[in-house]
Amino acid sequence: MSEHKVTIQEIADMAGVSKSTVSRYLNQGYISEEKAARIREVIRATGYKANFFAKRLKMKESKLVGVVLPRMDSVTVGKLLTGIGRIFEPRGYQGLLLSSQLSVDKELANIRNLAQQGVDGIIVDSVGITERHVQLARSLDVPIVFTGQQHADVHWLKLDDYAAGRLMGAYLRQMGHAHAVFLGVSERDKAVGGDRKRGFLDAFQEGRTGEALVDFVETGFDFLSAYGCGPALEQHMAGGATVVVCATDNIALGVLRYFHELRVRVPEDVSVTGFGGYDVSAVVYPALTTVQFDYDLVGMKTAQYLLDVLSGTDEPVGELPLHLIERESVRRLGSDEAAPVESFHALA
Amino acid sequence: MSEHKVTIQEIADMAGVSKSTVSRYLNQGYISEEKAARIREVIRATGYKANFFAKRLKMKESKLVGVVLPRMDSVTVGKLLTGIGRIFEPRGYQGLLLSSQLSVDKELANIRNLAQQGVDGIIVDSVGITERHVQLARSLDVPIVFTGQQHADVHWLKLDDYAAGRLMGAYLRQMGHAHAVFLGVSERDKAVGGDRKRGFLDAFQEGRTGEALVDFVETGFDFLSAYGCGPALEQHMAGGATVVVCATDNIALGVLRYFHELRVRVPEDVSVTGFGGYDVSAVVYPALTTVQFDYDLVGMKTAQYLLDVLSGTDEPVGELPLHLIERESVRRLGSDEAAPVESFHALA
DNA sequence: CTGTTAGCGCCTTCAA
DNA sequence: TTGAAGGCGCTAACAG
Repeated sequence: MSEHKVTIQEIADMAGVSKSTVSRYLNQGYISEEKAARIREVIRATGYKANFFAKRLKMKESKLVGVVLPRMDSVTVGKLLTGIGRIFEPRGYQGLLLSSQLSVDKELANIRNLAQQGVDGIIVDSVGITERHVQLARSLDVPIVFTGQQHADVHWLKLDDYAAGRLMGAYLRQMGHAHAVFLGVSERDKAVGGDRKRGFLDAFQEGRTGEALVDFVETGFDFLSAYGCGPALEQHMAGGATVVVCATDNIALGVLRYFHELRVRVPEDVSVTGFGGYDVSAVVYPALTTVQFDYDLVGMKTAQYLLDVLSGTDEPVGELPLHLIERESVRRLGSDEAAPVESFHALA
Repeated sequence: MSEHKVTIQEIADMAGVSKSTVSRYLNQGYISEEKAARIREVIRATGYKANFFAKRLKMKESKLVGVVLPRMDSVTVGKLLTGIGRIFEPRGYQGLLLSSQLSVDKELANIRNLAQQGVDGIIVDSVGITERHVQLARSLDVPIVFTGQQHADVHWLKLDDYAAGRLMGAYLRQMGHAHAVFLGVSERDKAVGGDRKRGFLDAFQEGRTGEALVDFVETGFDFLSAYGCGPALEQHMAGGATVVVCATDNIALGVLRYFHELRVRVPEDVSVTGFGGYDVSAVVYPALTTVQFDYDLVGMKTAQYLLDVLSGTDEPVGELPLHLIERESVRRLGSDEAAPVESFHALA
């Protein structure tokens, strides 16, 4: 059971060489084929593995990267992690994961914690980058790449929420909608609450002869919260709104449920859209028209970015693609044969 | 930027004491308040943090636990992780996560890898515990706790899939159903494909005067695969099946979509059930009747179990609760006033 | 209570 | 090519 942890000294003795020779065998080279063979054999027999901590104490790099997440149980986080792993795993990096539970303080503490552990770099899927983040990043000597949110004074990489909003705004305008209600989240979430909404607003209003109306309703990220906004939504529909633009697919799902219970038909009576492109959004009915985010790719790009700053090649990364997925939840308005929908599959 | 990594020796010098004194200050105690104050001040000023690797090299425990997951992007895995973190975090443990991508070989490699990193223990959410797992666990000196699957020769802790199946079987029997089609997954997944089905079968057949029929259809775990089974399902419905018992909520969602497209009404024309109790299952329509699993709790219990074997108090853990959640997707059959549904909220 | 002395297991000059 | 020696930063006896 408790196999004595074999050390480099022991295998050196067994092979009749010095530990430096074994070390050389393990790392660079520079040894005779004869001794190499002996060492190889002993190592195989004993199942020797270099002590991780001793090694890291000597070497500068730990091959450990920290990943701090806003929460663990979210579809987007899962995809992000998959992408990150896809890059790190083949390069021998291991991930130390910490959850911030949606708390800025915890996020900061986690970063500090990770830095102390001696990780080579940190990826932070942030809930919001504050001045304290900037300070901390500056004071730490371990490189940090942020995603989810952005800030001029740190390394960051995220998909363009403003562009996503624009994509949806332009699409709905072309579908003949002129009065929308935007069911969004708090502006404190700069990316989802701010950029996404603003992008929608700008593109939805853009280039109209008449004026467009956009009402706002604020909700949380969960189904229940969105569902609870139902009555407010009805008010705005009575006021003439023809589409509910939800800040996330999850929010849209809550809205869909509310409408279903009230026998409000989607998209016949009102259109509904989301953002995110979760798998489940394609299987509900009506299937959700949404802007799809490739979180897997975001994870890969972010991880690659961190690797780049680690190796000094700190060059800007490319854009992240955004796709509008037309499904069943939006109705085309207006009797005239509206112009064909332009290609929304290009980046806005 | 590159703040020179300050060592314990340096702060010892600055405080005018020996490094052992500083070490003592950091760990046990045994120092005068005077020196303690001086050290405290120096540490605060320098922002000194003990080198993680040097410390771990000396100490026997690494305060690192490995977690190997079948995949990253799954709701259940997310919840499990949340639960695991809830136990480990307050105790100062950090989690090293690795994904097996549904591969047994990768799972084995990950365990080996983690053991080599010097983690104190490993949690494996397994895709299937083979003899090779048992061998490996035996040969490694780091304790391993498995979940998701079970095996007599290793530490394991999982929810009772057989009992969950029974819960559903008994419920549907009481609801007057006598002919079901079980839409399950491969038997190679002992827990979901085997136990869950067998439990259902046993309880569904149990204590009947007449005979019950259960047809089988095999699918994958994803929406699309389940959706693709639609035609087969129709066959069995034509043959008299009144309920489709899906092995997971996700599978049920795919089925619901299929039926919706074909204008088959649920539960009027056919009942549908799931297993899992995912959040989204409550918001779709009809809301899914399902057996709810508390993966968060599973994570907590598993983590606690690992901690227990780590500290030698290797005692058996309690049962994990299972709840049947009655929602909208099952119709009561039979004209007679069936006996009231017994309490399914107790453990089967 | 405190400083001195040994290593933990590994890598890396430095001579040989 | 190889071995000896030194040290990474820290903790844990051991004497004072």
